[in-house]
Amino acid sequence: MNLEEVARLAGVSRSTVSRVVNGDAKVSASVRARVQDVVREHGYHPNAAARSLASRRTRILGLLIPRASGAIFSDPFFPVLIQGAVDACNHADHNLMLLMDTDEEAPTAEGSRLHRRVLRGRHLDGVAVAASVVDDPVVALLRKERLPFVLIGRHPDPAVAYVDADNRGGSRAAVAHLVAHGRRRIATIAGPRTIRAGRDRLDGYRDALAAAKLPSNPALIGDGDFSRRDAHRATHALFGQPP
Amino acid sequence: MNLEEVARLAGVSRSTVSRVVNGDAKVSASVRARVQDVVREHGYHPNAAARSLASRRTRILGLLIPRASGAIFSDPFFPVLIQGAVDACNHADHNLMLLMDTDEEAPTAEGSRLHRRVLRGRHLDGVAVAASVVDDPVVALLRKERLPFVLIGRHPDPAVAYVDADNRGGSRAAVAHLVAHGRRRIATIAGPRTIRAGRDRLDGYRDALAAAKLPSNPALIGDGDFSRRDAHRATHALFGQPP
DNA sequence: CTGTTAGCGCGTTCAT
DNA sequence: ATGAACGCGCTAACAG
Repeated sequence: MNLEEVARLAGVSRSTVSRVVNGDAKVSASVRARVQDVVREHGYHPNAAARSLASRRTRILGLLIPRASGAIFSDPFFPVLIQGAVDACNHADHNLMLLMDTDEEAPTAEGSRLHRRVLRGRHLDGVAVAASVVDDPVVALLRKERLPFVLIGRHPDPAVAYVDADNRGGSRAAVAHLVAHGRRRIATIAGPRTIRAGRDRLDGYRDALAAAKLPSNPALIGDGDFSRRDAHRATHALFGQPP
Repeated sequence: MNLEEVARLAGVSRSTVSRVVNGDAKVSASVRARVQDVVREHGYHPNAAARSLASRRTRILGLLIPRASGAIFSDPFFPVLIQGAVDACNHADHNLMLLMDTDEEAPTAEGSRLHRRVLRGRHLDGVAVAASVVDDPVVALLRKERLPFVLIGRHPDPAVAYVDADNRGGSRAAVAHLVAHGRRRIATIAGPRTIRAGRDRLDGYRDALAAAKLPSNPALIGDGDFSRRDAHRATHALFGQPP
């Protein structure tokens, strides 16, 4: 069942059916109704590939998760991220393609599968990149392919679009809240300094302490890697501190 | 840059280029080399949509995760599942589309987005279904669409393909191992009986006890829901038992 | 082994 | 408002 058949059954041209299917306004009510009946009755649905070929859009968005962040298994952030991406795609009537490099190959190399098949094949309308590493080379690649993209997590280059939580501000607000409640000995468990979010939150913590004229005690800064395990360990260590 | 251009530059026909690109053996070595040079030099890569339209294959596989299993966030199984699916797709030079229903709509209804756009649009070559619920109605849907699919987790109907761990056998082997080491008082923390895996593993436990002629003591069977929390609680409860 | 010829199913001018 | 005609880029018979 394709456009052609629907057109025949409805006694109109393919163009008209296409217009109805795509919600084009320039179709008389009667014709529209007739076409819609046929569509419904025969369960017609446009073929995605043909549509993509003609329209030059795939209605597929990519979510690129660097394998490097092997944290996919431990960090509870990823399931949430994935779920959110899928939801957003659903709402926009798009589909989500999950892109992760497989260990063996350099993910950003010119010849990588990702690069070859997905990016060059124009398989995607755009891609969101869960950039773990600052200055990920994938950025250059995406630019060269002229594929619209957005980074998840701040990026130094002001020209690249990104979305991120306000890590520093949030951290600062949390600590300020404790200060406002009279606390004066406030600890934090900081993430790796190699990761932006880790640095930013620690900065926010320090911001708030400084604003409250509280001393910054290194002994009150625990270390973690965003995992439960580390958080657990660091918490115990902190509580083991002398008061 | 498309087949046509490559053909022109290499002084051959489109078909020949297509053959080279698709690894068809019936091309002379010299011509093949010439074509490959042009391809590499100009960074040609076949357009996915056009290819799909002509070949009637998308090289996209779906991974359907029912939202119902809200466990996506807590159950560490899902990240592993997703990762595994992506890896398998990568190896087979396919891509993975992630399918999850969004809360608001009945996932299996005829008019659901999933059904309309993805299944009927022939967007996928096949789909793997992380079936949580026994007798998921999505099975009927997939059958009707004649879309190849495989369930992740056992299914009652022998006609549907599924992959699963050998829960019963694995459990039996684990317990038998303890028995072989002289243990005679063996406990288990069983999953929900409503879930196949839970029942199967408990059955395996009982199998092994029976085979060893050991009594089955209900007090040694803890309850859990596959979560860390429950496992922790149940373990404490078991250790609290009188010896 | 290579080229020619048809489509694949749809979007999109351009006339009417 | 509707239809005719063309093109999207590629695969797949079919000849030769």
